[in-house]
Amino acid sequence: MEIEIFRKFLSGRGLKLTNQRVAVFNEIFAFHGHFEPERLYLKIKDSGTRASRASVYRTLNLLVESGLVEKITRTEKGNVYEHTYGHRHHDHMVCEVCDEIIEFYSEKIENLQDEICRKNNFRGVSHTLEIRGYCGKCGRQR
Amino acid sequence: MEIEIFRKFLSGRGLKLTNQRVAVFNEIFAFHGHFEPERLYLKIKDSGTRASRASVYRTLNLLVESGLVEKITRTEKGNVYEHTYGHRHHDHMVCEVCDEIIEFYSEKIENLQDEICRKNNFRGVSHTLEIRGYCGKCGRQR
DNA sequence: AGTTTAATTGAAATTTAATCTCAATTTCAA
DNA sequence: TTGAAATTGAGATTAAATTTCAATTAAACT
Repeated sequence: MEIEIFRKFLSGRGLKLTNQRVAVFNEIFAFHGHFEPERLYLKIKDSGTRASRASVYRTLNLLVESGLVEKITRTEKGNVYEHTYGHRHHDHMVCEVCDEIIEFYSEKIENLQDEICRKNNFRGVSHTLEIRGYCGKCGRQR
Repeated sequence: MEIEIFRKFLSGRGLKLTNQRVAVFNEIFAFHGHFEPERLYLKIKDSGTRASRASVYRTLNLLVESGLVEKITRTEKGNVYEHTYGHRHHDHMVCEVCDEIIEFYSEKIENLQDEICRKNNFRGVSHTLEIRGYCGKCGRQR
């Protein structure tokens, strides 16, 4: 169970697994996809559990540090996260017309990035590659 | 002159080329590299010109719309911009500790992206590739 | 050159995501 | 069960960016 990883991470730091942290964890892992902190907070609230915004934000940061959750991108409306446990990393193509998101993965691009990091004495931890343009359907209509 | 492009962009929209807009423009194009709105505001202030923060932010947005300036990344301390006129496209590595930005360009990665777009029947228009991690200096200190 | 009209400006207020404060509460190891 | 240390929540705070609106300014037109 993924929660065991979180529990270990916490105890390794002398931190405690509280009800609020469990609630945040469960809500994140019950869902598959991207989410924003505010929506997460509201979902937890709807589910009946009591967890303040402060706790949601604090737990989110812990989950990122533990590696179970990733900060995907920063938009003008705030950060976007997704849980990463058991999911292979991927990148996105976004259609500027219909907002369709196509996921893709390229081993070759990953390797080239590693190579570039090495060359620049940079330790890459994460990356975002987003290609914007027109999907097949929308491109045809122009 | 680049300012002519800006002037045309403005008049095409029924907007005016004011002293403040010229000041913002000049400060940005006098410099080569990345900048944050607040530092830009302070530099303009130091140069003796009078332009409020509001005007700096407003002009910055116009310059982005005109294509002369690009918003290259969002850090927790705010947005980072660079002027793009006459610069070849490149991507960025951002240090999560000190926010240092390293530019890089890879023909191979560009080509692989084109290939992936073709495979997915997607017409790519632009892309952002940002690698986040630790620069040489900050990586060593951990 | 002067007039007109709509755009622009600046100072301060506002917005919004995210963090911080601190007294009260909860966890968990002993 | 107890007690030290971590955690919580409500509200305050922070900081980047935007908005408001009365006063000012650019520039098109006489």
